[in-house]
Amino acid sequence: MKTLPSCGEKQRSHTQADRSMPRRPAPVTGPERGRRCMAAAKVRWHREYPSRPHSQGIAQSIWSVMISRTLAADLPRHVGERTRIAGWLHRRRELKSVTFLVLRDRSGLAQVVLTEPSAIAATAGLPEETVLDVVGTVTANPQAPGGAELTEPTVTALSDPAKPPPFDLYRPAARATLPTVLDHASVALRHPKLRAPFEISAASVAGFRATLDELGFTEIQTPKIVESATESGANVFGIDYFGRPAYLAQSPQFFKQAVVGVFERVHEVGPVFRAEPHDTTRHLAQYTSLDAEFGYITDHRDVMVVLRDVIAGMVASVAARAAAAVELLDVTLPVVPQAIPQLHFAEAQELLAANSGEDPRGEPDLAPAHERWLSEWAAREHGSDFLFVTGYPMVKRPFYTHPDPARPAYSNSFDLLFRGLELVTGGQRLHRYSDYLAALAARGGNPAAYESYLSTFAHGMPPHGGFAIGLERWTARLVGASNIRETTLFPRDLNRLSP
RNA sequence: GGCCUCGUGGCGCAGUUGGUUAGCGCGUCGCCCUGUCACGGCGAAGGUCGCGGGUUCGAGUCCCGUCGAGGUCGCCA
Repeated sequence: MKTLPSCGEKQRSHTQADRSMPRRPAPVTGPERGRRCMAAAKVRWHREYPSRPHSQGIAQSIWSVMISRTLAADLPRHVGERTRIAGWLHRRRELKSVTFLVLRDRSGLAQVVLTEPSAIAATAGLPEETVLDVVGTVTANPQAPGGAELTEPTVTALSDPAKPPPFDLYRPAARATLPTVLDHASVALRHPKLRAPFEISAASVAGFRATLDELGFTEIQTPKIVESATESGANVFGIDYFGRPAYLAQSPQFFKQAVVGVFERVHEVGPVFRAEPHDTTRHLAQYTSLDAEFGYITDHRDVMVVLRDVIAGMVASVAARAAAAVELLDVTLPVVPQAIPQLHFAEAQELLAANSGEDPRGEPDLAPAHERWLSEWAAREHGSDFLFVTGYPMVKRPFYTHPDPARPAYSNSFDLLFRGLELVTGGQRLHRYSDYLAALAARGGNPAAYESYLSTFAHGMPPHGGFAIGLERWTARLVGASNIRETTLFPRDLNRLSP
């Protein structure tokens, strides 16, 4: 750590007057100079701040002060005003007689101009990523990025001088490999381009919720610690639950079905856990599942209609709420067709056999390469980034899957492919108690193990179905990320448990 | 888990058929530059090449093991 030149002795206590706004441009001398030096050096005045006595009987919480600051993006609307901004020192550019500080806050970047020699000296030692509070005059200037900048500033450090980040955060592109980014996630993700996918992710979730709320769905939260494995049974994380064996939930499937009997229509955004040893660019041990389940459907096609609207709502929300991130990443948002093209599983295999040079007929599932081919086919033939593949063979689907009444070897289920990747699985579920008993018997399952789940159906359930969207996969396909870890803040996978 | 590839200063890379003091860019530090905006210029520090073992007169450079990483396939969201 570096101490600023000429700093040291001139420190003083801080009063409300120091923080009052607006502040007149003040010559940076004497106590003021000392205060800046102190802030830039080892004294952490801000830690005293919450307990500072309020002058004039005005109760001013730290929150009201911090939140009252102007965001970088709003600076052009405050031209001529004395204004406070706060953020990370994104970049410092020192020229002979003028120094530019570029501050980064959650809204964007703002330029601060220092011309006073003493002010320049006072900030000279501030490393990038140091958190600063700047009060200055918003000045319109065509030379300034965004058309406005802060002049005659008073700069105060809110953090200790920051340790240099593992790579340059201010460059247009983040020049770091994925492992480096992941190892230093909390700092690395500050890079605007590394942060942007998560803004898109958040907007997607907002769109998911908004669309389903509009359709009368109730948002639910279900346990992530469960007594028995949900799906295939294997690949679950076992935990010690007060001395009893338990598992991390692989899916909210059983619970969301159960409460269809309560609310008719439910959705949930939550984590799911898969202990599958799949070390790929599209698998995580924990990911976020966007689930929906609802009753009184005719069959899986009703589910597909709702899913189509949900996807469209997510895209619209991204466009509306994450426009800056979309632009920064140069994302091409997909057009969601009113009717997403669909292929039956058997048709898909015929199509592949006839055109792709491979013959997957007879296989119970589609390989990733087949999914990519089919996605390209949908884009080519139908101009769609999306493709429904319906009617997957029952043998490859979980026991609660509803068969196609006309072709019982096939199911009333579907996958939604998005830009070559399996994004959603959904379908109609069994809803009759007797069908569950039969399905379990046919698969050699033990009804006793599913007693509480099955009892729901014994008490009367409507025909129902639902789907689950993999959030990180969705975002990855949207932003063109080649690895799902690029759209996961702190990924958990076969090898990574930290940070 | 199978297969392929990689592991060189904080970051991103180069290191020819194994051979004297391991290079480059960025960053860092110092000096210089009236307005930059991936600013620019000059200089300096910082690595013994993931780890262990082996081959060799000599290994970052070949072999074995090990740990870590990336890709790919199976499978999945």
